Amino acid sequence: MASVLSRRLGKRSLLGTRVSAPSALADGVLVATQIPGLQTDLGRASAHTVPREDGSCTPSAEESSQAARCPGRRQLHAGQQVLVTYNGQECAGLVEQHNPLSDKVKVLLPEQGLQACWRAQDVRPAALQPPVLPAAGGPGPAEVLQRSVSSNIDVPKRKADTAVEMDEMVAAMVLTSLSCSPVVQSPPAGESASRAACDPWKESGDVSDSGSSTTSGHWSGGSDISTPSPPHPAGSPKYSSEALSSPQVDDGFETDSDPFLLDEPAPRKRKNSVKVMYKCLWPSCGKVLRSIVGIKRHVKTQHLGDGADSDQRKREEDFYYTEVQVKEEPTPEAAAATSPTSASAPIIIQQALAKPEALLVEQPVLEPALASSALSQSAPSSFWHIQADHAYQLCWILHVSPLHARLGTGWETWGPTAVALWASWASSPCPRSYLRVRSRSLSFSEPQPPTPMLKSHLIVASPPRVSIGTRKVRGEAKKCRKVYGIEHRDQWCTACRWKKACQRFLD
DNA sequence: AGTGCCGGGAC
DNA sequence: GTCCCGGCACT
Repeated sequence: MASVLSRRLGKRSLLGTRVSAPSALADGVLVATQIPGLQTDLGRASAHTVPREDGSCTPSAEESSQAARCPGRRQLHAGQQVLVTYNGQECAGLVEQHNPLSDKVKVLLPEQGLQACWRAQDVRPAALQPPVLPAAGGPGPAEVLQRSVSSNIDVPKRKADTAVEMDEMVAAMVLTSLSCSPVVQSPPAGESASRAACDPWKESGDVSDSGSSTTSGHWSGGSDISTPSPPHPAGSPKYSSEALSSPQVDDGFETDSDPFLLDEPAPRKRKNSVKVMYKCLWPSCGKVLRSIVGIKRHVKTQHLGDGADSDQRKREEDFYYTEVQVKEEPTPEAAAATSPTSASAPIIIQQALAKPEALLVEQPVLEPALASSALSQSAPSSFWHIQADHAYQLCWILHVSPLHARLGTGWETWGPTAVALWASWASSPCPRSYLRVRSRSLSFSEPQPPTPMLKSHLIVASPPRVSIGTRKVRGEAKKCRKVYGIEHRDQWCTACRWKKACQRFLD
């Protein structure tokens, strides 16, 4: 009950009033009191408090020094309002009598309902601020009240405010840039404008990077380079999928409402060691640039030919580069992420995009000619994390692989022309249903196994089935079970009875 | 869910 | 060797 009461009192704690505490608890915390009865004077006095760096307030130097310097020189007259320290608290009172000889002041404390004598130096005129500053002299009763509180509650400065604004801005920019993404390209008329709005951000190359560190890149769109894909000690696949499964969840400021998220570890931040670069996918080019504008320009000027401005061109230009995450130092998790068992089937394109692990393709596979690119040479220990950032790119990857498996040829047998052909074929937007179908057929089920190189590099959705080649294809012919039915099981052939391959109705 | 049948165990 | 069945792949 008492606690409730105190809580209520605490809640009611008067803004603008000064509170004080017994010296045992005070710890020098509290100070000047604003007493309702003396509001006029004290209000003025407290208005002179000077805010300090730490948020507290102290009386202005002149007042306190005045009170501290000559406390005993004053002549107090009867009826004067004064402040005294009584029982460790500062109380307002009325001077009843001041004896200059003994330097004693008889003060009436209306609030306490008592009357007592104080030394004149302990009595301060109410109009003046109590001597709160730590006087150089001996310890006085007023020294208990050393630090002051401001007349309003001291709220710690929200540094996050700016962060919030930045996050919102970045989020807005990401959304804007998504709207510029080639997948959802706007008509050419509006495109140039939106492009102009996006590119400066993209140009920096780091903008989406840094901005996503707090938004954790839940944008499932193509241009997202901030998916929490970098190998995470806590198991990145889980994290990324989890992050994707709740795209609306922002681990920023609304997590309070979700108790489940309170137990989440600290916001996942992109590791600094992962760099996002843009790599030209043009056969036997493989130029890597840091900015998206640069890579677009490169593709346009070097491969597609300059001047062309058609919609098709733009789409192609988008197709021929991809974002590449270059990891500076490989971690064991990184290696683990490339193991087939860690990959799960990309059922829909969003999953595939948000789980780039499922589509991990090492550089030489996509373009063998790039194996000798400058970057891969300069960073032998790094791995390329190619993210199919456009639907048709993903489509390209998904489509080429089964075809390749069907042909039973290695990638290395594909000439650049063939690759380019397929690339240009696939540059047309790829329906999701297609992806769905194709992603199922990604496993290499042909009797002639693909080349070891391909097998080892193309990490596809489902782990390769070992027994697939050995199992007999189910025949179309009728079997005993179908012919006779389960009720005439005795008429089945022995094999059928034994759940073996039917020997009566052979294919 | 139904079907075909492989792999393997029990006898 | 015969019989049976769990379990997987496929429809």
